[in-house]
Amino acid sequence: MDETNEVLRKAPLFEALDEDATAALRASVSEVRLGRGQTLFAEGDEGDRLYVVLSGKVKLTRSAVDGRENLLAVLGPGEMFGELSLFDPRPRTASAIAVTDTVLAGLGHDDLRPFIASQPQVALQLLKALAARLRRTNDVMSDLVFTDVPGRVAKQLLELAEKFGKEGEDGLHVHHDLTQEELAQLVGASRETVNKALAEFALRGWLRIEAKAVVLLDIERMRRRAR
Amino acid sequence: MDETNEVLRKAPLFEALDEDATAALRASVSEVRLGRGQTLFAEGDEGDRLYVVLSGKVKLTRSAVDGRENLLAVLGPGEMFGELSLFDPRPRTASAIAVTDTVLAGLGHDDLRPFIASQPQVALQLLKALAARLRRTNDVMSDLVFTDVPGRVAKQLLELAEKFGKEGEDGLHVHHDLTQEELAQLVGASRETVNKALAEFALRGWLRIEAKAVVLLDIERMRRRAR
DNA sequence: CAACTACTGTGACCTATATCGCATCCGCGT
DNA sequence: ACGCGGATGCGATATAGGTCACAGTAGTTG
Repeated sequence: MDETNEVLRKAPLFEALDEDATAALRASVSEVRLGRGQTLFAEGDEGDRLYVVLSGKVKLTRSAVDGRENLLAVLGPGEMFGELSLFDPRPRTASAIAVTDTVLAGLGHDDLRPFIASQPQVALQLLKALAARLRRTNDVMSDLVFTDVPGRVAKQLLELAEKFGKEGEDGLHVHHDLTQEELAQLVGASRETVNKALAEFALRGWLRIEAKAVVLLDIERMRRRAR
Repeated sequence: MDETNEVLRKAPLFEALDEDATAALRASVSEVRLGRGQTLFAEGDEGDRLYVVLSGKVKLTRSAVDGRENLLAVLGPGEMFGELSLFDPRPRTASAIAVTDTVLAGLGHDDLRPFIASQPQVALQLLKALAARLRRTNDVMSDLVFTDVPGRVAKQLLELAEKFGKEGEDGLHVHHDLTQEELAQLVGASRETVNKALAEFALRGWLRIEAKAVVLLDIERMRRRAR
């Protein structure tokens, strides 16, 4: 449980706090382990917990009536999700599914509320987090309107690179763990079109395609293509 | 300044508070008057105030490099905007422009911060507001991916109806004050396509088109078309 | 290691929507 | 009242990207 504390302490939600402040809360943390493809919660469920990713990756997805899906985000270690229903107590509007084997810390809303009330910095931290998310979501919206599919793919890869990129000999390795289908759902396009966009980028030498990963070779050009 | 207080008190931000709690804050409120088309602030400006609409309507817009625009929202009386930079202090990411003659209450961030710190309910209220907005924005994103233009137009009209609709003899009058160009930017489509969608709805008898307004005649069918 | 299943790659369509080009129309200012 | 500029209506055309169909490939499980 030591590693749990480690990641939790670094999570934006708590980074401003000292040991004492979080002690009570940490006592009520529950750990959840998921295998690839397992569902943590589904759209429509009652939501009474907030989660922080300790290790692994989780996708947040929404599905249309006809079964088509749409990824809102892919979250890695340190990132938080499931907090909306804490302030706006309605059923979950997205499902959370593990993209890789994943370990999560779950915090009950009932434990959190008094904690937030007693720690004004936490409320501010949360406001900051939500504000940043809102900005980002607005960006994504503008992209859906203004940017073509290859552009959105390029932009998305650069974003994934910021989160998951590891500098290597031959370029920036982005092991995103997503199938092309999932990547397509993330940029709001069809699997085929995304595949063709990737192939085009590879052909131009801007990246190399690997299993559930890409290696970015010419970030500058990718950036130019993205805007 | 009486009407100012009236609307402010009812704004979600303050509704939970009594006179005393807000007295200090109201002293630092400044009133802003704008004519149709006037810009309150522009993308890239430093943002240090939050606004509440007292009367009139304001649009929040973002523009792409090539000049194309995208409306994030149209805000009416009681609604708040410009709060993101309060928690995430970066330049404004959207412009605010009056859609009609408008009166706003402006609250400086420096006045707000201590107020929020001293009134935990306000922080909660803000969290709630941001959470709700995030949900809504996610909905819009899904619509951009899943729903065709006529569907988005129908949905948008129904949303505008909730906000601005007035029940009349012959149907639900929605005086949105937007040109078709603006409506198109709001749903992320071209002016022409939106025009044709409206014409189609009118032809079917689902609505009547008026100057900067529509009258909804068959809300049930509009609703079905929207999903 | 065989045989499934899931993922990837690519071409041939087809359709929704953007773009272009006008022809009104309507409200406003002089 | 007249004329002008922005707003609307609508058809013709172009195109990005969705859908379909299939083939190749790789990863997993018995």
